Amino acid sequence: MTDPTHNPADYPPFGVTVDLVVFSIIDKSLRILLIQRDEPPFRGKWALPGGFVHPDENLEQAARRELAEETSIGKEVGHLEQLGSYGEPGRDPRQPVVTVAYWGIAHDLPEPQGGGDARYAEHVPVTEVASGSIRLAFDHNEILTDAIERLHHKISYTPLAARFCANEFTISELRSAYDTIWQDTSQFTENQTVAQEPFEKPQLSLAAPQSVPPGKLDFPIHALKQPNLKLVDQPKELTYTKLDSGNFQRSVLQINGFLQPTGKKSSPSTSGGRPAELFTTGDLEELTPPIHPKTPKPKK
Amino acid sequence: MTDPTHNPADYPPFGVTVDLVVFSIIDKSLRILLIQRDEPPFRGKWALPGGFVHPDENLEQAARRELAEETSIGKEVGHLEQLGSYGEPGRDPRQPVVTVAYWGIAHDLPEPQGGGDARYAEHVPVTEVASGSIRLAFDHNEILTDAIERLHHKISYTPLAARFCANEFTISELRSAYDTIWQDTSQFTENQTVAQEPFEKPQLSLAAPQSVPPGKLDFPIHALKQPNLKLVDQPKELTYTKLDSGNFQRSVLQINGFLQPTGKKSSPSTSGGRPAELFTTGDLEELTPPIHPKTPKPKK
DNA sequence: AAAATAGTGTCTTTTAGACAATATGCG
DNA sequence: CGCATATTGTCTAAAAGACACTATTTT
Repeated sequence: MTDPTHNPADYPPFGVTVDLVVFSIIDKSLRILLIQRDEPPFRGKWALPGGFVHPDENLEQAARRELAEETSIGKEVGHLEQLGSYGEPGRDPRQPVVTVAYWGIAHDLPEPQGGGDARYAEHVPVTEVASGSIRLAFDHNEILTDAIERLHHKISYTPLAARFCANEFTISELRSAYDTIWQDTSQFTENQTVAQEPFEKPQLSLAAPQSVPPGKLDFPIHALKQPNLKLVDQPKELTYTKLDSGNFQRSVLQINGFLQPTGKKSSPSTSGGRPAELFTTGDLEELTPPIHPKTPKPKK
Repeated sequence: MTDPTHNPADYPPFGVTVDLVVFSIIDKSLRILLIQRDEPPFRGKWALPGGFVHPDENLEQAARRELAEETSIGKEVGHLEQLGSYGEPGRDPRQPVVTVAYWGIAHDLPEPQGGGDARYAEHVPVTEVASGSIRLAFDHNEILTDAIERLHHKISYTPLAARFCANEFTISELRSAYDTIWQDTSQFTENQTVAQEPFEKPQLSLAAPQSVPPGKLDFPIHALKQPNLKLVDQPKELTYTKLDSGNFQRSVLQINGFLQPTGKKSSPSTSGGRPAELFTTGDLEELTPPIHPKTPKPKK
C-alpha cells in the first residue's frame, strides 16, 4: 500500500463468495432454503446456497445469481438485504475466502431444484437446525443465527413480515406470520447454545465425510440427520404466547401507511369463519410503534 | 466450482479491505476519524481509515490493526462492530476490491497521528461531511451514511450511547450524548440528499487530483475543504428538540440493568450546579423500552 | 344451530410527556 | 443569596393488554 505503481499481485488474494439465508413460511413453519453440497469440501452436508462472486457484478447481483443457479429460485424472493461478512481465517479449507451473507424473505416458493454445486435443495424448518438435527457446513450455523437475530429486529420495526404473505393478505395472515416466526425461533433467542458449537477448521483434503451415495438424492431430509443426535419432536413451546387477535388488529391498523385496504374480502378458510378484509402494504418503511413478541412475565 | 481438485487460481481474485467509521463526541460535536490519503488513488482526499486484510487475520483484527497503523488509535475504541460490505465493481480503480466496513465508538480519543497510507488524521465533525464541505474518497460517503443510520438504531435499543462517555458518567452526560448525536445527524435522516451524489467510477491512472503539497501537513482541515462548495455554518437545527432532563432521568433509571450506580458523585461543572450521581453501564444488552429522539409534531 | 374466524368495545394498567417544584452544589 | 444543574413530583393524555362481545361465514 505504499507503492504508487500498483500491482494487484502484491496484495493478498481472497476468494469472495456470497451465501444466502432465504426464509419462508410453509405449512405454518418457518423454513430456510438449504442445499446439499455435491462437491468437497463438506460434500454431502447441508449448506446455505451461495458461491463465488464474479469481478464484474456487485454483491447483490452475485447473491441473486447464485440463488437462481443452485435452487432455481429467482423473483420469488420479495426482500433481500445484506447480513454481514464472515472472514475467519481457515473458514474455507481451500483458500482465504470472505463470504458476504445475505438474507431474504420469500412467499410461495416452488420446490427448489438442485443445480451447480447443489445436488439437492429443500425448504428446511429452522427448528430442525436449532435442535441440532441438522448441522450446516462451513460457519453457516453462525450465519443462520445472525440472520435470525436480524429477522427478529427487522420484523419488529419494519413492515417486512408482510413479505411472508401473498401480495394481498389478511390481518390474520400477517399475525400468523409473526406468531410462526417468534414461535419457531424461540430456541435461538432464549438460549443461544442450541446447535452453536465453536467454529472448527475442517481438515484439508476431505472427500465425502460420510458415505453418501453420489448423484441425485430422492430420499427425505430425515435420512440425512446426524444419527448421534436424538430428534425428539420437542414440544419446547418455551415461553412464547401468541398475539391477541383483537389487539393486533387495532395496533397494525393505527400505524398510518402500513396497511392499504384493497376493498376486497378473502374467501373464508375451509373451516369456516367470517371473511377477512384484504390488504396490501403501503409505503411505510418504519413501524412506529414497533411490534413486539409477547413476553409472558417480565418478572419485575 | 465443479472441479474437485481445487485450484485457487481458477477463482476470481479479489482484494479485501476494511474501512472504519469511528465516532466520538468532542466539544459537543459528533465527529468521525478521517485520514488524508498520501497515496493514489484519491491522493490528497479525505477518506475513512482502512486497508487491506491479511490472509491470516480475521476481519475485526484487520480493522483494529489498520486503525492503529493509520491513526495510532487503539484500545480507546470502546465498541466496534461490522457495518456491511461494499463491492460495487469499479469502486476501487486498481482492482476488484470488496471492503468490509466497521463502525465504532470511542471516548476521549487522543489526537490521531498519521501513518501508513495516511499523511494526516483528524476528528472531523460529521456536519462538515453532511453539509458537503468535505467529500470523501471511494464510496466512503455512502458508507458513512449507512454508519449513521446504524448508529441511530443501535443507540435507541442498546446501551451503546454510554460508550461515548467516560467509564463513569452522569445521566446528564448520557443525555447530552443522545442530544448531540441526534442534533448533528439530523441532516442525514431528514433529507437523504445531503452530500450524497451517485457513486462514480474514478478515472484510472490519477495522481494527486489537486495540487496538494506532499509530506506531512500541519494546516487545519478547513484548508482542504472543497473550494467550490460554500461552507456556511448552516444553522439548520431543523426539527430536533432536546430531551427533557427530568423525563430522561426517570426513563433510563427504570430500565433494569442499564445503569449501575457507583455511589460516587461528580464534581459540578465550572458553571455550578448540583453534583450528579456517577453510573457505569450494567450488563443489559437491549433497552426495553427503547430511547427515541423527540419528534416535535407527529402530524396526526 | 354449532363451530370457526374476523372484527369491535370496554375497562384497567402502564407509559409518555409537559412542566412545576425541590435539592445541592458554586461564586 | 443567586445561579446553575440534578433530581423528584404531579398531572394529563395516550398506549398496551386482557377479555367480553358482535359479525359473518361454513357445515
